[in-house]
Amino acid sequence: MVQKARGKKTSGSQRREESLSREQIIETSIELLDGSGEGGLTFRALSERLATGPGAIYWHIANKGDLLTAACDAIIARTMNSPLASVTSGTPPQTTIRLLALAMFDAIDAHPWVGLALTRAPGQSPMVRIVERIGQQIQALGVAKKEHWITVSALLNYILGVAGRNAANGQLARTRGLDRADFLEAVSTVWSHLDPEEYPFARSLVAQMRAHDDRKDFLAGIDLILKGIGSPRPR
Amino acid sequence: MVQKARGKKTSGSQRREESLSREQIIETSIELLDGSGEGGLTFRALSERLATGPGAIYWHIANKGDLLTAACDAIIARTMNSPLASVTSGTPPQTTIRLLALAMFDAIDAHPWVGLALTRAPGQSPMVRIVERIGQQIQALGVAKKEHWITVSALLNYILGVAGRNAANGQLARTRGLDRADFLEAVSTVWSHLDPEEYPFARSLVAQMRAHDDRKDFLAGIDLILKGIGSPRPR
DNA sequence: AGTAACTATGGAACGTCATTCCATTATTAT
DNA sequence: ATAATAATGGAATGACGTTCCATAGTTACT
Repeated sequence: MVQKARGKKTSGSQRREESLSREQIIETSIELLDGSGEGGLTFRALSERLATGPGAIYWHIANKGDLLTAACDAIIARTMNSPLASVTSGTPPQTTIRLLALAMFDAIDAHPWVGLALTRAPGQSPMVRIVERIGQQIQALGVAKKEHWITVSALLNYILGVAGRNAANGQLARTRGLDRADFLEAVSTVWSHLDPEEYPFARSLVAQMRAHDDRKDFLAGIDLILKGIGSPRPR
Repeated sequence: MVQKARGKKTSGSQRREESLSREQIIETSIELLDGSGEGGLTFRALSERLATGPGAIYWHIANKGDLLTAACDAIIARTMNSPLASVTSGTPPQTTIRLLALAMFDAIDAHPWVGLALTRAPGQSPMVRIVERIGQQIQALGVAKKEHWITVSALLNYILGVAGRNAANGQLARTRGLDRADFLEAVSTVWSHLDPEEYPFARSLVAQMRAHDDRKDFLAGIDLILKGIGSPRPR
């Protein structure tokens, strides 16, 4: 993102030296989203950072949804490619699925807005990437063809659920200026004051909620589903 | 003297006969959301339907997020209570969980915006209701206390994932003026034209995607997780 | 009955946002 | 050279959430 200023004749209007590109816009959008959350991506902020006007951006991008999906796709593309480095032909599919899932978790943790973006772009490019990578492993597991769809869907829905929840937590914590521990403590306190008659279970969960590890629990859920997949026969 | 012409009233005021109430506002919000999707809930539309101004609404409600959460909570409260009618003391927990899950699916299907609202209000009232109902059944299943949190989380994340996806599908279909079948057909077509080298699995999934039944597949995922919970030991 | 304090209302105004429009400039093709 | 096209940037538009405030009904107290 080097912007060199070559002294050309400029009077009246200062047109940029190096032209905008879709990639540059997407990269800057990611910076904004990472820096200020889902609310940080505005055409104003984007215009300012890119030293241009909104009109110029619209020449390269259809609308804000398109932009968000593109930013999300950039993250997912990196995420779905990187963990495969350590995978050899001898790696069991379960292990690869765990690797992919953890890579997704870490990506969402680093870029919470991806959770939001994923649910806004059903059936689009980011989703296809995830389906493909996970699906190949489902296939390698020897799952019957007939059950490919529901198996991938189950894993995908679970992952998207976590993604959405993380995005929401991050967003809420940000708006209230809390870090993760403060936020967890706040929710725990509210839950521990629930009516014991009506919400005995929720109350009993507070201790575990205070102590839990998001990443570990995420993997535990994946394992639960994998175990379900591996079990001999349904019903 | 300079006087701002602001809030000046000149004629006899037409004050409403029956006063506003929080419940009335929430009920009207649900109507708007059901009728026009997540974008349909605006303070302007709400003001108009209630024959009042935005200021009056803000007397009863903190902000739009509060309103959305409250509307969501109203739906979830009904949803979590109704299916328990057919449950007796002899009903196996798995059956009850299936009932609850299906009730959630149907609620989300009828009010797609609930999916969005749920992820925006982590740890709040709607979520507590769901956790409590499902958790009690987890307990009845005899799951070890230590694993209560991750077990409930897994089911919850899966359900939220489906909720979010349905919300997104409904939203997208609405903005493009498509019904479910058209939307599915559109996505299928795009997927069937993917690069065979790069996306063999996604392509192979198209037939199942075209024919699938959301509700059935949702339940299949629940069963997968239940099977995982019931399995003797991890790995 | 009179009045002060509080509750509630409705509409105008404010600032921000995504998006559109358009005059203008660089680049390419003829 | 000239016409056509690609690209730019800023001004204008309209919708939104929210705030502000004059006012009207209601209650509590003398």
